[in-house]
Amino acid sequence: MTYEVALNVLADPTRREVFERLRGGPRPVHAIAAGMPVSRPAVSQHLKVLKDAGLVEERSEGVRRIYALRREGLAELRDWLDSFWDDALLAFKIEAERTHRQTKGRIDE
Amino acid sequence: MTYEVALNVLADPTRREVFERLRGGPRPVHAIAAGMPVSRPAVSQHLKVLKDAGLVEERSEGVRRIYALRREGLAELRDWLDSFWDDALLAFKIEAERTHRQTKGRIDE
DNA sequence: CAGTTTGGTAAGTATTGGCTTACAGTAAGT
DNA sequence: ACTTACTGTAAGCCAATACTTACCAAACTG
Repeated sequence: MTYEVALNVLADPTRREVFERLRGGPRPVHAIAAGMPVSRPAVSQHLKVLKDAGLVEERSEGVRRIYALRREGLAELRDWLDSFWDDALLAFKIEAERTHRQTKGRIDE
Repeated sequence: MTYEVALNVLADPTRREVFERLRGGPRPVHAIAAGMPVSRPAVSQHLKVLKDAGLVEERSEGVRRIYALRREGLAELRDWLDSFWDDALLAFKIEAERTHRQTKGRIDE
């Protein structure tokens, strides 16, 4: 259900960069934004989107907002990808059975 | 490198739908487009994008273009996702070592 | 308390990209 | 040969969205 959200959210390059910068551990916004080609508010907006998608979590520490990776947010996307490999076998089985019975079963149209 | 492309390509809902419709096996364009909320040319355009991304392959059969899933196209994206779980362990190790040495090592700023 | 750091939000802009209609081309059927 | 089925491409339109600047609020610092 939400793998669609994760896909959409991670499709953006700079948002993905924000996400990747959290690999090394939790960081405050200004640290994430440092050295990025976009403004700090832009990073803030991306973090909001990432958070809403469950890909990131936030805690306050004084005036700082510390953002951290939420790997569970990637789980559904991962499962979705895996499902393609699963039904590769399934499709093969069905196809095999179909071919065995007759040569008429048109998949077309 | 191309996981970025896959991410971007699969982010679109209708394009993802096109992709999913190929799960059941190879199909001609008109079969894929049948019952979709968008026009047939739209589907054609999506198929082109999917093909360029290596997520789909095409063969001609008379006047028909038969499109089929290319699961290998998902491999890099899968690996990228996996890498997050890998370095979860790595980060934990580093964090553990850091904490052991001192309590000063600020990750901030 | 004044000034600085940190960061979220608003408003407005501009680019990206997905959609449609129209057209062209190729193969199959009659 | 004429028609029909199938599909890709072009041109143009429109909506989504990523970015900017400006602003405001809250918490440290001196």
